Amino acid sequence: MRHPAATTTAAHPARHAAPAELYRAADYCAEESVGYLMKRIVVSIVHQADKHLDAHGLTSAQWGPLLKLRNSGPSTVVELARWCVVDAGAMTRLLDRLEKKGLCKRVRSTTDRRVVQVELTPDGDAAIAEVPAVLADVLNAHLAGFSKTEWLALKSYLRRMVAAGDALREAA
Amino acid sequence: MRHPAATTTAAHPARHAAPAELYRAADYCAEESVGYLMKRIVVSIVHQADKHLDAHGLTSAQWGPLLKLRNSGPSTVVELARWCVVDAGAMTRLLDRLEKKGLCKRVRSTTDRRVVQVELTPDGDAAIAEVPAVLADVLNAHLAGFSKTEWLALKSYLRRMVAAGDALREAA
DNA sequence: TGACAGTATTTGCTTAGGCAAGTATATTCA
DNA sequence: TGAATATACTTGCCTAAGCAAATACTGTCA
Repeated sequence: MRHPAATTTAAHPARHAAPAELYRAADYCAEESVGYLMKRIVVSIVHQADKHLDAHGLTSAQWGPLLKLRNSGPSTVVELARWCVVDAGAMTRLLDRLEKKGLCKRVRSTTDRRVVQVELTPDGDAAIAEVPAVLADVLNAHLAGFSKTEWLALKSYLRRMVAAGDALREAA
Repeated sequence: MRHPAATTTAAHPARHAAPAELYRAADYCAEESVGYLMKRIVVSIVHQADKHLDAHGLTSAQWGPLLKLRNSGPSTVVELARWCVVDAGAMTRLLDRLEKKGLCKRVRSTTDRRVVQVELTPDGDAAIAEVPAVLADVLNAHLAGFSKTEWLALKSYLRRMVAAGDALREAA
């Protein structure tokens, strides 16, 4: 990782772009780090969304899987974990809490008895109903002053970084 | 929050830009959300950094305050918490763990006996030494293919979003 | 001075995440 | 078939975060 460019040789042509040379150890400054800036933004977004949603009894971790279930229908534990970018063990316990609240239920698959299909209950559907509106508002507030063009450019940059991160994990 | 534009009236002129209208509840899709994309990126960066740093016995949460101490010198618990974007209580316990490992130490201030100055120990300084290089590499890897111009544009967007988030919190 | 508000830190309680090990089931292939 | 392998999920153990209450100290103002 310290010298990843060295892995791009004639024998092993890069399937992906070479790492950038934008940051250097010597003058590293966290305030200039896109990671640090993004962390601040994500925390701010989650915090604002939480503030408007805890009246509904949902925590920041909990509306993730519910939203996925609402948008894509029943899903497995692994799918939910991957989508929420968390560990499968964490998702199991998160679902325990949601099931205890009666917001979702687990149904053991009959075709593959290893898998558990998770689905929304009517209460879960009601609990998640307001979330998209709150998230839209919170995101719009954080994008105050952004033109549509800037927003599209930003999303494009972010998608490239997501892809670069995925490529790193695949390479391992 | 649902209708924040309504707060910008002649009587209360906006001190900050009005929220954007880029997301709407009806067609909200997480994959298009800059928040969701950023979360994926942050998790990926932290995960990669962790992978290269756990040989040094540091967890992702732990190099945060150490880095701040290294770059800015001794600091208080509140300053470290704010900089790391975490709760003060969480920072107290994080410092407990770091102190137990001998990487930092607390010194009660003599001028204001409420505050605790946290400083790096020689072991802490050694532990943090490699971190900037690893972070620079991980960030560069996630920015594969980015030109310097694109990088600057991205940072500019992110800083505007950080400012918008700060403005939201101040307004509360 | 003395009440009072404000700040710094800590602690208790809860939710939550990562990792590794364990269990149950499915698939592959000799 | 049957052993090896892979996958889905769960559980145990630890670190970690948020929030609210408690404690200790500082500064202000009547």
